[in-house]
Amino acid sequence: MSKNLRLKAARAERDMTQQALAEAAGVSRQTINAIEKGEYNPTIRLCLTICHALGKTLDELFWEEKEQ
Amino acid sequence: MSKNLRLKAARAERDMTQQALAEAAGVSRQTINAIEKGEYNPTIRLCLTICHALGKTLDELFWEEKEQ
DNA sequence: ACAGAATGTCAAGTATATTTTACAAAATAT
DNA sequence: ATATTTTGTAAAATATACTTGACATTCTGT
Repeated sequence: MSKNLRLKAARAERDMTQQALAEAAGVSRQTINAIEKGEYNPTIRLCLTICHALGKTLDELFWEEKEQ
Repeated sequence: MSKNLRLKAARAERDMTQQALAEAAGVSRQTINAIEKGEYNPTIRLCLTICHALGKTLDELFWEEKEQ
């Protein structure tokens, strides 16, 4: 998995820290950090919560074309 | 969580059984069944694989408006 | 009515997402 | 320069996604 720079950018756009987004989403800061770093694979429900918190859609933040 | 009828419909549109989609996505049939029944909360990576297999986007199959 | 395929469901196990605590590095402001 | 905030990272524990196997039910065709 590669870094999620779209998430980082959307967060910046709203001037939210990882901490603030974590609180808005009800998860730990490390979870947000790990998602941005591409270190794992959140559940769709968490993705949806993050999208709602940032005013973005799944496709905007999490879509990836089939690789290869 | 509520049933994912969009997933069921997209699968029907492609004339794929749960078994066939499970194989295409590399998971068990029960996992596909549980997702359609709304019994759980797949990872984003699995959602992406399912989308690719069915030729749909995340927003088409998994988007939900904020409830409440 | 019957056979076979597809779907629904359950229980026990395994893999992995997420938490907590803690500290180090980097960025930002004073 | 130095204090403060923000971000990166790690290890151990916990919650939960997902598997396997098995059986019951519903659907589809003949």
